[in-house]
Amino acid sequence: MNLTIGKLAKSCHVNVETIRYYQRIGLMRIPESTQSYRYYNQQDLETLSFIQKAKDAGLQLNEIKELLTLNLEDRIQVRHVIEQRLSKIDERIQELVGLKQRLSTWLDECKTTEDECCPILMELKQ
Amino acid sequence: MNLTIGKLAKSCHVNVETIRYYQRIGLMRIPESTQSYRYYNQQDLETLSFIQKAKDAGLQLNEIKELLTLNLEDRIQVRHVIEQRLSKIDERIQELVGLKQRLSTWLDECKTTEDECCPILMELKQ
DNA sequence: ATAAAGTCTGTACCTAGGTACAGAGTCAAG
DNA sequence: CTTGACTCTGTACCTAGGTACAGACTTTAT
Repeated sequence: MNLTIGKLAKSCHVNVETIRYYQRIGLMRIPESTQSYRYYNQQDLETLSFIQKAKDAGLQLNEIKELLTLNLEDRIQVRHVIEQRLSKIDERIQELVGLKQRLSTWLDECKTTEDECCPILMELKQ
Repeated sequence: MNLTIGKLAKSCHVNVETIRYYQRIGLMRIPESTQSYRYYNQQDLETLSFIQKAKDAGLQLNEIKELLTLNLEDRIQVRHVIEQRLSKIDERIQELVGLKQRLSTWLDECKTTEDECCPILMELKQ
């Protein structure tokens, strides 16, 4: 299987520039070319598809880069990467829930107050 | 009250460069100076403090910019800004919860499988 | 044989929210 | 009156994950 970068991109529904970007940051190899165009094989297609799936699961490119170096037996390390991401996600959810509560409280106050003045701006200006 | 930019920054525990940035994006005014240094007043201090509080509540700078143009009577508009932010936050929480579930499932599978091979990598490579 | 389409290289730009720094000028304390 | 601290202006840089484009070259289709 010999694909030019455009065909590879099309087959994974990504932009050509995205592949070049992945190459720049070391996420994908740059095939050496005897001719002037580069040709990509099955392995490259699988790598790109792996990246897409992992991104879709919320992993970041540096984490994906790490996963790409691991083998099927490296279960501890794989788990470690996922656990780290999971705890970052949890942290972020907690932050957002906190913000949500604060803003919801403000809105409630705004809906129930007798005051003419906006209690939200009052709070912010206090 | 006459503050130089450094004093203003210190009194709100922000970087001088941050104030200059807020000026660049039109969030804070640039006082006209007869002399060559600019001087800031109580109003500027209140604006900066408003920005800090609003940021702390999770609002974004463009939203804060809008709030700064509103008056205490403009309750509908204020509410609108907050509601928009709130729905963005909700959306993001939903996304993150989805990712969390996916990754958690993967981890669970990894912990319970009999297989030698990492089921997470298997999934990603499939 | 020629035109259209694709590729390569390098660089700039985008969001959001800043941070950093150089070079020139200014202000204030001793 | 000097020196150190501060300010001003302008520009570049940072993260993360790309996108865009110019100019030169190559390949493919007609």
